[in-house]
Amino acid sequence: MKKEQIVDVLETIATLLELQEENPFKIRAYTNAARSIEAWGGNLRELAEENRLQEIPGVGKAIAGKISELVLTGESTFFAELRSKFPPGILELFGLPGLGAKKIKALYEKLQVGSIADLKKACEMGRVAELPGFGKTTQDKLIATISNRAKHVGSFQLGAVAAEAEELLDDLRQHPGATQVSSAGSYRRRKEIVRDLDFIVATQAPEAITEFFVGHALVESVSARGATKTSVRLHSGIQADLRVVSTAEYPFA
DNA sequence: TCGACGGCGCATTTCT
DNA sequence: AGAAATGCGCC
DNA sequence: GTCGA
Repeated sequence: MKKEQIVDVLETIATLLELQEENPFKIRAYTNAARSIEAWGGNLRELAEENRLQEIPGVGKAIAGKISELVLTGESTFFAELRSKFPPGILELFGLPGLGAKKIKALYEKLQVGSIADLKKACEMGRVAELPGFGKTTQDKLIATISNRAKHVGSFQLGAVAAEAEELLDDLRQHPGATQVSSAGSYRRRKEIVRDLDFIVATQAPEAITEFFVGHALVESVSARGATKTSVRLHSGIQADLRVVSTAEYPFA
């Protein structure tokens, strides 16, 4: 697993620990470690193999162990278990202004709110205003925020997805079965806001390319898989479409 | 092995 | 009205 | 959880 992803896992761990009201210093320890690793130029895998992860400031025995597990296996038992205690969508809630760990915990425990969609429903039913610490003002504001936010759902700033797009492009080009690889759509046109990524690959081995694509490290989930077009969701949340065409018809795609 | 790890002020909202 | 809680930004 | 005394 790559450095950025590991940093992301550590940050997520910190967030989830907040939700279960862990020792604030422990929470900060994870945040610190994440920041520290981010700033670390070196190669994590090397460091892990030599058992020298603790040379990174803020990384001690416990976190070093989790990092090696992540580097080696791509998973962390601890993280998986922690994550399983909460619905996946609960992290979305931290993006809403005015909501922090305490409030989110209350929403989750008393109203089983586990996502922004859940929260919207709860607000519309007037349940949120019933909770201690919440009121009508808050409830209305949340509805407004969520509605406003919906306008931008599914769109991303170019800079936010460029790295993923380029990495995917590079890796596709590197695949022996791909004769031509290019991007299309709004990303190719470098529009400031992109809704999804489009890739076109010319190949004599469509099946292999598709397989490679859906199995790529950046891919979060596969939403549709067909002979000529495949759609996936990347870790950043953006949708990416892959079109595979025969080498002969590539110029027209 | 054991204590420290940042703290304060402001804004908003709710509680009493 | 004043106190308290929560979230947030700043030094 | 990590660091330093």
